Amino acid sequence: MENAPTASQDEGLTPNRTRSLSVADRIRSAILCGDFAPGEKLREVHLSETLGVSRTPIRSALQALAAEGLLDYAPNRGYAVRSFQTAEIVDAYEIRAMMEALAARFAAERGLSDAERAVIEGALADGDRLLAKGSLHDDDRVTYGSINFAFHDAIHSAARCRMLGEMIRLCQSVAPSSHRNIVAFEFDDVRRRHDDHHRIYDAILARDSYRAEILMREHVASVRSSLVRSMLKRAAGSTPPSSRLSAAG
Amino acid sequence: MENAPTASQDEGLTPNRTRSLSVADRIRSAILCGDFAPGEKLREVHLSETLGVSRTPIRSALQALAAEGLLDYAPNRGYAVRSFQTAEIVDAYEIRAMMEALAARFAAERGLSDAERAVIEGALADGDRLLAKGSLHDDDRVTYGSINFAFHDAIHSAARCRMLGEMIRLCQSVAPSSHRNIVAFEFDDVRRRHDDHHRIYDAILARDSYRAEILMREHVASVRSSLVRSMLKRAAGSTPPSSRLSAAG
DNA sequence: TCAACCAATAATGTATACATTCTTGCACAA
DNA sequence: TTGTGCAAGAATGTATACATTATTGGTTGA
Repeated sequence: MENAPTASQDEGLTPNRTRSLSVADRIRSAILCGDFAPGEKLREVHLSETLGVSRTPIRSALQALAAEGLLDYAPNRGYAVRSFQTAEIVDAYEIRAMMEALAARFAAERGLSDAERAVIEGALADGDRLLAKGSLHDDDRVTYGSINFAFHDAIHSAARCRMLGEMIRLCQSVAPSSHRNIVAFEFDDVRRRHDDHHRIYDAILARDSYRAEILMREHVASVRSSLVRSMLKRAAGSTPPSSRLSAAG
Repeated sequence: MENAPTASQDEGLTPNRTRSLSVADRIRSAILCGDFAPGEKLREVHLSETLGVSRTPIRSALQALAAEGLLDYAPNRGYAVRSFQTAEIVDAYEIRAMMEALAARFAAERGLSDAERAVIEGALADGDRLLAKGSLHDDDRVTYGSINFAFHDAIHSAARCRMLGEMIRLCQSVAPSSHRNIVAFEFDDVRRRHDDHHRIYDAILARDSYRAEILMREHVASVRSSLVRSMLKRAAGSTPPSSRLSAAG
C-alpha cells in the first residue's frame, strides 16, 4: 500500500540502485528520525513484510548499517539499534575534531581546486549575508546548516584522502542518532563559527597547514563544548530533581 | 579436500562462528598475504566452489570486507581487491597518528585499569630485555612486533572509546595490505621507539594528557617517516633508472 | 515458591533457483 | 580497419525453502 513496488520506481538519474541500497537508505532514515527506540531489535521478517522485499536485501542492508555503526550485531541474534551514550557522542566530536583538523592540514598542503575554492567562497559570502541581518530565525538556522555543510565538505574533498572522508562520515553518523542532540545555537555562536570559517580558509589559501589544523581543531571542539553546555542546561532545566519523583512513573 | 566441513569444526572456545565470519577471515587472510593481485576481481561462484560454501555466506563476507576497506564494491559489478597507492598508505599513518594520539590522551584523562597497567609494564620490561642484547635477529623483530602490539592495544583499551578503536583498526588494515611494506627497522629505530613507549607510559601515569598526546603523535609519525625513507631507498636501489628500460617487459 | 529442564516457537544462517544486469565476442556496415 | 549493435554467456541481485540456533513457555522436581 504505502510503498510502491521498488522495481518500477527506478529513476533514470541513479543508474544502479539495488534493493539492498534502497532498503538501507530507508532504514537509515528511520533510525535517524528516531522511529526505533535505542536498543530495539530489528527483525528481518518484519522489515521484509513492511518494506515489501524479501529477507535477502534486508539482511544486506542491516549488515551495511551495522558497518556504519548504526546497528549492533551478534551472530544468531540479529541486529539492534545501537544506543549511544552521551559520553560516546562527545567522544565522537573529539575524534571528528582530529579528523577535520587533519583534513584542513591536507587541504592546505595540497591546495584547493577551482571548484572547491568557488564552493568555499560561496559559502563564506552566503554566511556573511545571512549574518548581516543581526539575528537568526529558524529558517536561517537551517540555511546556515547547508552553508556549513558545503564549507566542510569542500575541505574534505580538498584533503584528497578517501579514508579520511569515510572516517568523518562515521563520526557524523553518530551524533544525529541521538534525538536530544539538536543544539539551538545562539546568534553569537554562529557568528563566531562563521568567523572561524574565514580564518580557516585564509590559512588554507596561505598554505599555512599548521594554522589550518589548529583552527579547525578548535572550531570543531567548540561545537562539542556548546553541545555539552546545552545538554547540561537542559538536564538542569527540564527535569529538576524535585519534580522528578513527583511525576507519575 | 583442503577444507574440512565448516559445520563440524566448531571449536568450543568460539561459540558463535557463522560460515560468513569464517569465510571473511579466510578471504581477509588471503588478501593480506597477497594471494590476490590489487584490483583483482573476486567472483562469488569461484570463491563459493573454492571454499565449499554457498554464495550466501560468500556475499556476506565480501560485503564485510568491503566495509573494512579491503575491497571495492560497485553495484552489479561485484567486488575487487582494493589497490592502495603509496600515498594512501602514508596518509593512513597520518590518520593513525591522530587517532592513537587521541587514544593516549583519553587514556591519560581516564586512567589505566590494573590489567592494562600490568600489560604495559610487561611490554616495557620485555622490550628492555630484548634490547639489552644490543642487536636484533629476525626472530627478535617478530617478538618485538608482539610487544609493540600489546603496548598499543592496552592504550586503545584504556581510551574507553569503541569508535576510536574501530577507526584505528581501519587504519591498520590498510598498511599491511601493501606487500612492499615490510620495513626492516634498524636497531636504533626500535630502541628509540621503545624509549617513546616508556615516555608515553610515564605521561599517562602522570595524567599528563597533553604530553601523552604529543608523544604518541610523534611516535606514530616517526613510523611513517621510516616507511617513506625505506620506500625511497628501495625505489632508488632495486630499480636504478638505467637498468629499468633494459629489463625485459 | 523456585529452579532446572525440555519442547514448541520464532528468529537467524545457509543453500539453491530464478531474475536482472553486465560483459564478451562476433557480425555487419561505414 | 574501425566502430556499432546485438546476442550469448556469465556475473550479480533477489526470492524462497530448508537448516540451525535462540528464545519462550510450561512442566516437573526439589
